[in-house]
Amino acid sequence: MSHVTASPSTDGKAQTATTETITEALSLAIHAHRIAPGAKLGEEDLAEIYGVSRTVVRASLQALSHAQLVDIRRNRGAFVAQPTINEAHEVFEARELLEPRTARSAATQASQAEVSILRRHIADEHAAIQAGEQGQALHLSGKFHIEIARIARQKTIADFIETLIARSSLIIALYWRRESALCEKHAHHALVEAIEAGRGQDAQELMHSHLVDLHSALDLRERPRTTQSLREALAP
Amino acid sequence: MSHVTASPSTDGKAQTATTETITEALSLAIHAHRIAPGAKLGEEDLAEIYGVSRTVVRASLQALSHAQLVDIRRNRGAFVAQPTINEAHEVFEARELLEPRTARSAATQASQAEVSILRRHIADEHAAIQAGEQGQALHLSGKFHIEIARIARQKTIADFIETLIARSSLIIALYWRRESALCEKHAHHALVEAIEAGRGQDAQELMHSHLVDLHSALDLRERPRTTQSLREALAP
DNA sequence: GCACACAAAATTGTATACAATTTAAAATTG
DNA sequence: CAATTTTAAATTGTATACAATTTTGTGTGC
Repeated sequence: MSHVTASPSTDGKAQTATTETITEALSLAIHAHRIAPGAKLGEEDLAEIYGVSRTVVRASLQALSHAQLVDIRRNRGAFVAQPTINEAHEVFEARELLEPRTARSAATQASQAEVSILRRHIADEHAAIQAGEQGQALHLSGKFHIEIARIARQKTIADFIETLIARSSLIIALYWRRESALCEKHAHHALVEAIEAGRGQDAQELMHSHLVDLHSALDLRERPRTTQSLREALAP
Repeated sequence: MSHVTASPSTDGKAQTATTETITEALSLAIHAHRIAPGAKLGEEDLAEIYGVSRTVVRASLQALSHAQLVDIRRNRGAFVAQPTINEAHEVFEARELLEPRTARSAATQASQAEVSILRRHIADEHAAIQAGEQGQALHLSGKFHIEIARIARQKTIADFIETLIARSSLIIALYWRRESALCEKHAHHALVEAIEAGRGQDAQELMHSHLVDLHSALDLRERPRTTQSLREALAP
């Protein structure tokens, strides 16, 4: 009976909770590693937490399932997804294919206001790290990448990147090795510089090497050191 | 009161209709242009057609909504999506980014059995055209592209391509100009040859020019000559 | 006759009730 | 006491009932 503290009623959202609200709250909680991969998301629990019926909770879980953040097994329930090593490779390969091109496109289109938003993201991320909020920092790091995709004005591809980043969050939760420090600050800073100056080719290459760095900082050899619910860890 | 004849009960599927069944049936019907963009998908109608309650129909519609085949408007209902001209460009730009690379990858990995499957697809598509089944031919053409993505063994990217092709089907329904004949036979044939011979670079270039051909065969200047419900056609 | 206001019907959103299945616990047996 | 079967509890899947909203139809005033 793992109590899921996704977005407790203390947030005051219980009143206006709708499908989108819950989907967003759960997505955030997963992004920030407040809910671990493999954790069970019971419908009744969530319904009570958000003050709605199971009907609306199920809609949220289905949405998250489509984004591959949640794994729904028939008659068994919904669990936070646990990407395999193979899927982890695929996700980062896809990012290496999509994001560099997108960064180049963003460099040629970014307005000054948009560059400011990117800088704000970096500052927030840095502040979160200083405050020791590792999960929040990771979440902000993802939003930085999403913002670049949005600036590129290719909504279709930006949507793809958004789902890839969501899954990356799970992958990092499972496979990140603590040895290698998550020092994205320099990489992100250099990216913003290139984008602001309109140097598309530089932005493309910077993004690519940044992603390769991230990819190689994962430990994709052994099985995930998972925190999954005790029972499930021992059973099969 | 447009009667949606997605997959009438004469198919005998009414008994075992499940969420996935209905999603697949509707997807097929949309792919084959048996349901036009803008058509309303009433929950009660579908529930009766498939012999289930609205609950399961709603799950299907939500799934299709996530795939962007269906547009759900709150308190208004579900409609077959109508991609805008801008979205049409984006979809084909995304395909031009993803599929050539995937075709090259497929060329280096395709087994003989997989090549046979591709040839079968081409034959089926040709037969459908001969029989005058334009919709079915279009559907098979899409499956050809999906099969190549599958052969490349990049499930993540293959999933993206699958949704892009699904949306392409809607785009073609809306923006295809009848003047330009849909003669994909040669392009697909050349692609299979390159893949079978393991000529990755050729496959990549063939796929790219094939997609550029498709893209340029669309009439993306004027508004879609849509069959949408009359009211919606006149209102803003 | 046309526009507007109002009432009725139809449709979607949400909650609840019940059935089917899985999971946990208890009882039985060797 | 361990292993298996049986029974009970909990959880999910589906259908139905009711509330909220939109759409349609009708009537009234000008």
